[in-house]
Amino acid sequence: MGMRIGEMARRAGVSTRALRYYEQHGLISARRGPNGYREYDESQLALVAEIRSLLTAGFTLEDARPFVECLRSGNATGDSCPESVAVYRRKLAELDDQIRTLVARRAEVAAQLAGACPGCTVHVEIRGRRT
Amino acid sequence: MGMRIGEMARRAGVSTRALRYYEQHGLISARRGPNGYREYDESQLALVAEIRSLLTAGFTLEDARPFVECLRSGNATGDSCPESVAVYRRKLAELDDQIRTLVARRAEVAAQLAGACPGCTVHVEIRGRRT
DNA sequence: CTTGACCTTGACACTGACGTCAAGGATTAC
DNA sequence: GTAATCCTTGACGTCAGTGTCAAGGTCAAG
Repeated sequence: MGMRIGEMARRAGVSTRALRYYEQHGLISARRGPNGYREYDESQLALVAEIRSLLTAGFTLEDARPFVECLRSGNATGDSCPESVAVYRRKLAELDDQIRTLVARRAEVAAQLAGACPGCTVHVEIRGRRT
Repeated sequence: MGMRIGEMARRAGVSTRALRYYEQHGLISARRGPNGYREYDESQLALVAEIRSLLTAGFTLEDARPFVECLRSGNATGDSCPESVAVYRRKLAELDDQIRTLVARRAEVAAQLAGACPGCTVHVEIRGRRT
């Protein structure tokens, strides 16, 4: 019932380095065997899965913390807690900000390009709209 | 006709550190006085202005290089050279990529939020379209 | 007994554009 | 003369999440 870090890493699809890093930042934990080796159980696997899912979705490790704590406190999903939902909302606002910034920046660059290279008309497709 | 780094920095609106950094990376240059002090003339001021403009627009220092060289070779604007235009195009493609990524990510986060918090409908305004 | 696979902690490398401090020389103002 | 300000180079810190190496302990198979 206890796996060591190598197996955990394989099963979770992450590096052992990543697991130690998550632990160092208090997101996961592990018992220690008499030899000092980390021993993990299945529950930690779910936590790591949650972390990976969030990281690949653009969240930071800090963002992942409330989700992990939500899972640890017995909830079925990491986003069953208000703190997690708050992170969703904050992230959504951040994304909207970033998108607005990039869209504005794109317009500027396109304008510069048009000015520097008349005839270099640029077309782009964003959500079914031609620009 | 020659100003030192402090005055140059004030006039260009950048730090002396930034000027040394640009020089270190070969983007600007300066004569040296007998005491070892850098001495700048007006032409360098234009280069720094170009660099700042590009950096604040989201370009990297490397991106700025062709623009600076374009100016140095006597052109009225930094984007009068094909290399600069190529950078514009590449940047445009990068921005489109990033925007697409962020928009997709936003949709995922919004979906998660909707699932985790029914009734938390989120509205956003992107270019006159309500979502 | 030895090889080899696994584990441990610690610590440097990376990316970019600087900020900031250190230690020292030059210049200017009074 | 001396304090204040300016200049020089060099080098570490920042942010994030690892990759990677170092130096060593542990353990099962042969």
